[in-house]
Amino acid sequence: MSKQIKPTDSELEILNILWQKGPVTVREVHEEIEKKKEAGYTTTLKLMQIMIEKKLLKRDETSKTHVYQSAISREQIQGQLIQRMIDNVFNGSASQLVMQALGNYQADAKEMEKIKTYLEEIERKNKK
Amino acid sequence: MSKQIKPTDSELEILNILWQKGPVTVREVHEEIEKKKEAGYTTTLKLMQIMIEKKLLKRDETSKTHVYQSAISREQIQGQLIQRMIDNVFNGSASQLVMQALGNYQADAKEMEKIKTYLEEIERKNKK
DNA sequence: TTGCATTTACGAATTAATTCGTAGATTTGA
DNA sequence: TCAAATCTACGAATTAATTCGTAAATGCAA
Repeated sequence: MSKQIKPTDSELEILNILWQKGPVTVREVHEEIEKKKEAGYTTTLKLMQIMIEKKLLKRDETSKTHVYQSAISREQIQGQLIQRMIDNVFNGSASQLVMQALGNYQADAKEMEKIKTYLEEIERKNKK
Repeated sequence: MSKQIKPTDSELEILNILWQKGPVTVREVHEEIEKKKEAGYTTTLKLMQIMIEKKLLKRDETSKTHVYQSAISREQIQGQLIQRMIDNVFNGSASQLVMQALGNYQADAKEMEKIKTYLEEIERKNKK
């Protein structure tokens, strides 16, 4: 495996904003965070600075007001977290994770439809 | 929501052992952990004592050598962690999580088979 | 019995995450 | 221009997780 990335919940919150908005300033990230909870501006700043050190983020320092973006893709983190979860609480069984997820969400017909379509797609590919 | 449980990785390691072995002593848990990594006995003990405080574990103190077991089910933790993950990195979409998981594991034919069977089961139930 | 081994409880050191205040640089606008 | 506002950097306090040493109690075996 390449590098093991393990963002904290606070870091994930920031990554989500950056994935959604693209390159933005600390100010913009901070205002987004404040919609959900109390937070000091320098707290957000510090978090993002540490994330730079950890290589979770990149930034453009051309202007005084730096512009930040994620250094990793959402899919990369999703894959890693799913893998860790399968190892940690699903005894290494991916199907158990999928079944647990399906069990929790089969109420949602639209979600189920998407999954079924996707499964059929895989089916078709495998037959070729 | 009832209580928000968030075991650390160390705690999850212990929970896994207890889920697998049932009620056991610190010694037994510790020996299991040592198969995977260096660890001091009192470190394991302390972790388990703290998990008692957090209500993650229960213990029988009848004999001097206490016997521990998990206070929560594997399924309960699985459900909570999946939920948190969907909220944190899947934009609230369960189907995205399932698809990502399927994408990573469709190589494994046996796992895929289990999932397909399970999906068909849900199908059948939903039609009734 | 008596001493060795095991177990628990406890406290302290270490490390990492989180939070925020302050200082200094820079920009802005009245 | 120059004062207020904004931004970065930095350090320090706080909190939680992790690790382990030591002491006291208990059990066991010769």
